[in-house]
Amino acid sequence: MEEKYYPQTVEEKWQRIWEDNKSFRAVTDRSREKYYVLEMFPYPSGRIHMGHVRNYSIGDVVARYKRMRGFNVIHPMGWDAFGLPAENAAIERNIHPEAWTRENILYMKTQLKRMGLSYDWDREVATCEPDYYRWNQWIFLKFYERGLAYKKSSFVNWCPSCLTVLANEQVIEGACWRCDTEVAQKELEQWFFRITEYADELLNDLDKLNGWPDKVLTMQRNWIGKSIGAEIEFPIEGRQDSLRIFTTRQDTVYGVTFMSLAVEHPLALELSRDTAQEPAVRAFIERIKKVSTARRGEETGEKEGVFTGSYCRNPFTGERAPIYLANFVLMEYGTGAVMAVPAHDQRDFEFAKKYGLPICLVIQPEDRPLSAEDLTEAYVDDGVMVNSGPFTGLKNAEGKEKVAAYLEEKDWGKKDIRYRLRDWGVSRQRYWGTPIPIIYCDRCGIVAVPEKDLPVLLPRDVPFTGKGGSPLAESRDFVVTTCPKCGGAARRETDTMDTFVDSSWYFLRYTAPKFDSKPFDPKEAAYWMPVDQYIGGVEHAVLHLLYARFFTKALRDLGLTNVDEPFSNLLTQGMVSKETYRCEEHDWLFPNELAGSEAEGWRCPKCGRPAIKGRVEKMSKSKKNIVDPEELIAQYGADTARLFTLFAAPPEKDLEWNAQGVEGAFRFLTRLWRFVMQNSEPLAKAGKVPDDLASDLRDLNRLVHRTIKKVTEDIESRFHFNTAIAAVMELLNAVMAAAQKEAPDGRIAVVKDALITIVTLLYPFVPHAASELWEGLGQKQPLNEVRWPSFSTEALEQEKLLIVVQIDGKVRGKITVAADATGEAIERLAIEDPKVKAFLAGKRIQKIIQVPRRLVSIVLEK
RNA sequence: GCCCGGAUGGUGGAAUUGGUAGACACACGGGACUUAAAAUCCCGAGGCCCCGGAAGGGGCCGUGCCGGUUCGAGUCCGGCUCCGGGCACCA
Repeated sequence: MEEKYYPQTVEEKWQRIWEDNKSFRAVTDRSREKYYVLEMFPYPSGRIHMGHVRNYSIGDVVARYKRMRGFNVIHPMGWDAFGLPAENAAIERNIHPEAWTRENILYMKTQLKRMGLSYDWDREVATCEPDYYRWNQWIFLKFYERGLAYKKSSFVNWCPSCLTVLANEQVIEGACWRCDTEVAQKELEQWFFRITEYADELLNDLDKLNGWPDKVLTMQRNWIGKSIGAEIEFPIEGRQDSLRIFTTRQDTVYGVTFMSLAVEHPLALELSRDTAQEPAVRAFIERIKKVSTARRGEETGEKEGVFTGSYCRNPFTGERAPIYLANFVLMEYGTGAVMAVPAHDQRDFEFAKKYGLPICLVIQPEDRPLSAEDLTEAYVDDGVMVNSGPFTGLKNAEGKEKVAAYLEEKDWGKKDIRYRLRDWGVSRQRYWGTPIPIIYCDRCGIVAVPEKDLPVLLPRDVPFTGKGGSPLAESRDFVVTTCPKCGGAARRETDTMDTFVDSSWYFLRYTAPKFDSKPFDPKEAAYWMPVDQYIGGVEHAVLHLLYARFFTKALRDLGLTNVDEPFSNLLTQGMVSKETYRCEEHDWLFPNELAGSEAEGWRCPKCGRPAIKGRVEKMSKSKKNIVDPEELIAQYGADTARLFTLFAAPPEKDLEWNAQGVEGAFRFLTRLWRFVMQNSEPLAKAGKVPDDLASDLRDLNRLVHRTIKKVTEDIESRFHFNTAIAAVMELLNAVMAAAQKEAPDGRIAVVKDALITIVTLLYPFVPHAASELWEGLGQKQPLNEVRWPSFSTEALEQEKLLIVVQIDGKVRGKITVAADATGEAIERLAIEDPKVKAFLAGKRIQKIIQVPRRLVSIVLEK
């Protein structure tokens, strides 16, 4: 063992040992209890960043800790390898996406290995491999068979310059992210997954997820957005059909004064045909349709509309209501038509005011009278129904039920539940993704690729221009095929799947990564699933985590797994941030490097002003506040990088980068190292811990056990690694203080004992240094095979207790009592304490409250 | 607008069920070692005030703000302020 702490040497050594011994291979063993710990797999963008370091350090602590607790741990890693950046690299730098991706995977894998993460690399998967994506296709076909995958026409964001569909995330302020052209709405045929079929289960099962943060549960609840209400039919004057609307406020149906339709509503134009309103309606539809749904009325919130010239009849009142088109009504939600109750809906109120439509009050608050004329805004709260025919006088909550029942009885409509959640559009006009296994035949129509023909391989010979729609359409060899049904000429679907499909089931693939007759082996999944601890960024709170839950349920219904929920516990780690440096005057950002070398010396190229400290922001290239983990590891080693990120903040909080903090972490490891080294000879000779110890050594021994308890609880129940590490630091401080005293009384044996504990407790956090020190302390069995230490309640027993004495709630004294002192004895000691006595002089005690082992509280008479 | 978080020293953060607020660390100040520096080690430290020559001792205030419950509140309750995040015309 080296005198000095050279992390690089130590880390290389142990990484090789672990690799050679396949120390972290997970082997199915039904006699043992499994533990599945998983971090969200990375996109192979090129290099790992500090967010990865944090994510994987957290996961590795859990994995190593659980192994020491005797669990059969599976801790896999892989690559979310399909995606747009690879295609952009192809367009910009003329590298094939596949080559670019493979290079990145190789590089990042060596980076991850250098962090000493305890992965079972034998289970590695990359979603861009045919062995993986063929199962995306297989699942797609199963979904298609069951009606869970279907094709429909829908409105999408369309860039008229790039001639491609854009995801919502790729629309920046209404314009294309690549060419800045204004994005239009276009109706396209797209493949969808019917996630809405699972809406109710996805919502209800959130209650089972006790190990998830409330924040994420709430976000998913809101995203699914269940609304309970009714569908009502309003007959249209002069026509056979009627207008179907959805409402959650059927209790206000007597207050309807008009109707509103989305411009996309099938009847929008038709209702104005041959009326004076037709030109106005036509113009309005055209104008509003141009604006993407997301942006309508964004700036002003201004309600706009136009009268269609038609009326419908309220079945409850028999009154006629004019039908309007309105810019705020969405075609995607409900039926694209709403009943307007201006008195009790703010949007309808504003609309009615603008167009001079009547306002009819049908809910009265119970504490004050309202009249329609006095309203300055809609009254949306609960109250009593008025002007509501047979329902007048009911509380509106009760009215909701009664009105719904009544309209079913009269056959005017039905009770209904709607969700905000939409079906998942999975078609992408991109190259670097899974080809959708569908063939179009002029005679047979849409034909699924037969299972035996999978995988549909992604062709390599495709030009990357960045223009035009699906790149796959450019590959003749790919497109031209024969129909599996009739053998006639046919063409392949040229869209690929959303990459979120890949990540929706990868955790199942890890359980049997080489299995070749199904996406995964149900027997293996039955043992390893569900994931016991999932760790990743909160940015996936809705999308990925919702899709993965949906897939798990759908695959369960295909008989492949018996779990309802994939992730029992979820930890969403905070982001890694760092201060930025900027020019005060111009919007100029300065780069600032590792080790806090401040951005001093940088001057603004526009005005020459020196850099000043800006806001603390999430690390990003554009903010120029990146710290490259590779440099960090090269300088301090992986253990320091891990220790710093784990110590600086609890995992769920944001972590602010602090170069001095890194130094501090490194210093702690060096201090421990040096202490063990400098005392190697006496430590080697240390004998057994003698039975009778000096009092300070008994204290040290007690602290050892207290630390084991604290670290165990901090890891186990809260993932509060920062306090766990702090406790170990405290123990080291105490050990070093105890070792300073000279005495041949078995001191060194106690010190050695404590050091062994320290090193064991540190192993999950800093595995390389801990393993080396463990060896240095003469321990033979490899540390990664050692059991987690246990504490004895007996050793925790204190001989003396410090009791705080309060008078009227203020601390006035502290007394030390024997651990077995009686309440009366403690009370007597408290009152006799000189300081306390001084405060009691001339006062009378009203009562005394004792908290066992903690405090005595004396209350004086007033 | 709605829904979630959060606010504690110069800084990151501790205080797990209401019981000594500020653990641990960073930064800082002082000292030791050194020709010197770095490194290392030791000591100090929430604020204000008082007693004492000093070592030391003591008091009051203090966890975003206002109020409440309690012998006792960072922690519980009511009402705000500010910050962060998510959703946002969802009928």
